[in-house]
Amino acid sequence: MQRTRFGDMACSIARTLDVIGEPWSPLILRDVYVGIRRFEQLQQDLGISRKVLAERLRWLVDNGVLARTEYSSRPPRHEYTLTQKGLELCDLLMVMVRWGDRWTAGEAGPPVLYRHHACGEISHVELHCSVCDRPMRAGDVDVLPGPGAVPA
Amino acid sequence: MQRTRFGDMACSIARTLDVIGEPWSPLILRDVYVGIRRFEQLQQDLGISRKVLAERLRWLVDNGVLARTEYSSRPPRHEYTLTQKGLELCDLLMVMVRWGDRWTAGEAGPPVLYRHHACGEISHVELHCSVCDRPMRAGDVDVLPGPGAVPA
DNA sequence: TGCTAGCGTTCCCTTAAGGAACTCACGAGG
DNA sequence: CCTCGTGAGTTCCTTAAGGGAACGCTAGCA
Repeated sequence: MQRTRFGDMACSIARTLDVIGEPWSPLILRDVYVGIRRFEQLQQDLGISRKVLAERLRWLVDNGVLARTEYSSRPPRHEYTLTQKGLELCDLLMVMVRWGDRWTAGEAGPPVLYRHHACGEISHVELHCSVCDRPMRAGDVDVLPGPGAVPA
Repeated sequence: MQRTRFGDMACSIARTLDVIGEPWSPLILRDVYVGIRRFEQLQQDLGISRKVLAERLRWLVDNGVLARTEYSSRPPRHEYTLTQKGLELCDLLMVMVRWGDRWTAGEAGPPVLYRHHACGEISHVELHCSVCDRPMRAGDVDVLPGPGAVPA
């Protein structure tokens, strides 16, 4: 398919997509996040082709999102766990869940709920400003060129 | 490629991916968000194939993320704008930017900056709990089955 | 010795992405 | 009137990626 490489673009969205933009990657991440860590389990839970699963896992490990660790040496068995980099990607999943819950969940309601450790309540994520702590959504900002922008 | 349909899964992540999970879709959304609204401009800015661009735009319009509006009737000319549903998807882009800035920007620094209207400062998004307002990251929650979950 | 589990790899088929060329409607210029 | 240019797609061909099934490998176990 000779797909265009997103990783070289001067855009953090494109570079993030380069890491988890392939089909299945976010769902693999979700599964590892909720504790499905082994190849066989992942394949069955997702219904993904084994070939593609192997490719994706290798890519995610190579990119430092997952770590492949041995949980038994004889016989050699491995499982996949989140790195810090991968755990922070799961923040992204929470925001996807929020949007999906609002716009695609329909009658049945959200498939999963989050209970916040700090307050013990069922809740969801909201976006706040790192400086003033007030809500900060896509409509609440100006977009300006940063130091890593390419000169026009 | 006979790709698996994500839209039917009982998972808000999968259902969100069904809408913007194809390659290019998030970048199209980004462009429309920053004011690139016309077919020709999008094609040039992204370097995307015209065929794929047409497909993606149709899909995004059909799914209510973008609206196709006529800005000139003779000759007929159209532009694409964000719906409310689409604007809320841009929240997701902001979180992607945050992760990409942290983990992929490197030496040069972030390609774009956000200035928050409310405080006027350059800042970035952080995830907070909708109930207690304190930070809420992927590691700060328990995941529980919700009403829309499929019975195991 | 054969069975089974866990993890992949190989092979083939179909479909989607890239790219260039083509279409169509319209306005402008000569 | 004829031609050119522009915006917005569409068509066609090539190539590569996803799906699925079968195969391989290692090792514990009966």
